[in-house]
Amino acid sequence: MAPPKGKRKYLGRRKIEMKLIADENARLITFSKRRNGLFKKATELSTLCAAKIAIIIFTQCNRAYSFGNPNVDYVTDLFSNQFPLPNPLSFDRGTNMQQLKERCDRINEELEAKKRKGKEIEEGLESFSSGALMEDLGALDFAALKEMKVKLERLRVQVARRIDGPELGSGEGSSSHFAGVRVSGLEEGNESPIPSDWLKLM
Amino acid sequence: MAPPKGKRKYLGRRKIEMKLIADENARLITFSKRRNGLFKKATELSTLCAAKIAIIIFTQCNRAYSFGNPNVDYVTDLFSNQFPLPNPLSFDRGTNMQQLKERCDRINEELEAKKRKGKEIEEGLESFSSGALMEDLGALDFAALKEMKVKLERLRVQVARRIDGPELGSGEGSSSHFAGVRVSGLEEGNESPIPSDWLKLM
DNA sequence: CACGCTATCTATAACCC
DNA sequence: TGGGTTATAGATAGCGT
Repeated sequence: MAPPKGKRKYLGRRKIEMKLIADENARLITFSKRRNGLFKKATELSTLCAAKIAIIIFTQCNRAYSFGNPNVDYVTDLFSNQFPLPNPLSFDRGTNMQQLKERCDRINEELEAKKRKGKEIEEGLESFSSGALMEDLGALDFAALKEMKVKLERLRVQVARRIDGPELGSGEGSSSHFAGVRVSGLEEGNESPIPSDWLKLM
Repeated sequence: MAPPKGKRKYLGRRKIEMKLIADENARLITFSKRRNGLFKKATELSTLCAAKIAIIIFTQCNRAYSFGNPNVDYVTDLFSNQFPLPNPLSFDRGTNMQQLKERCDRINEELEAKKRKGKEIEEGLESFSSGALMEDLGALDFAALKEMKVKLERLRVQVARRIDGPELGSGEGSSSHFAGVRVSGLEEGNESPIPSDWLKLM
């Protein structure tokens, strides 16, 4: 019973305040652990109660993780049938959560496929212009919007330059993107350029 | 201190097998408890790590539950009200709930019908990290760029409208909707047509 | 079902590798 | 980041109200 009081190699779990973890590194670790914990809980819940669960998580720097039981496509396919997405580049306003998820899935698949060709940027833009961002606009707060405004201004210039100006070597390069199964990329780290934001549930 | 050993009024938590709970009643109770637990975990995770989380749960009995950080119905209406949300802070909510409910029901039906298939899947939509977009648009082809140009133009207008445009109601009013990193999860019982944070359909 | 109560079981914060 | 370890905070099964 009496723990060897002389030397506790570890302090054991300690209570923490429920607020944003300031330390970047600690936050990263906590995120990773808790994310796994959350997914585990979801797994258990679905097992114990035969429930279908889907979870999507967007980190600060817009990295996304998701969990799906039985499987994301499952719910996703259903939706694509009911609300077909004609073109990833066409703006579709009737979007809802599942649809967005589906879109994400699709984009991911494309990413997977194209990754080999080393053209992740294009995919990124695809998702960018697929409407998700535009639709989520409403979820951004004022500050975020302002920041975004600046970013867009810049992006717009770049795009315009690309269209009107001469061809620029692209380069592209490392694609630290996911593998398909469990997402791994690091977490947080930088403030996200665009606070991106929320999806919709129903 | 010494608990009356003779008769423990309660047995305390006991380990349970990780499989479908046979007893329907017990299963229902467990579902309710664990669902709350899951949502709480999600709330904590989003708070601690500034993550946006969305969870959807379809129960066996055709019920859908969801959790969303920054707020669910806000985005819900955002979508339903068509893309450009006139006034994100004073939109009339509840309008589309019936529709959403129906949609949800339909999905549930099909889910039931097509149920089982399973396995979990994780998707990494890192493509959403628009940060990379800024880097190089080099790999884009003309068509994509042009299309994007249009999209950006639209987005830009939207952003501008949000910033300079009509003053949203009482300033930041219900900012709690997308204030910072989350919206209350558990506590907070609002009686708006639809619980703002937790949306329970049916 | 929600809420309360307990004794447990489980998730994890802090640290090490 | 991915794994372990320890000790503790937190979640919850089973039972009442």
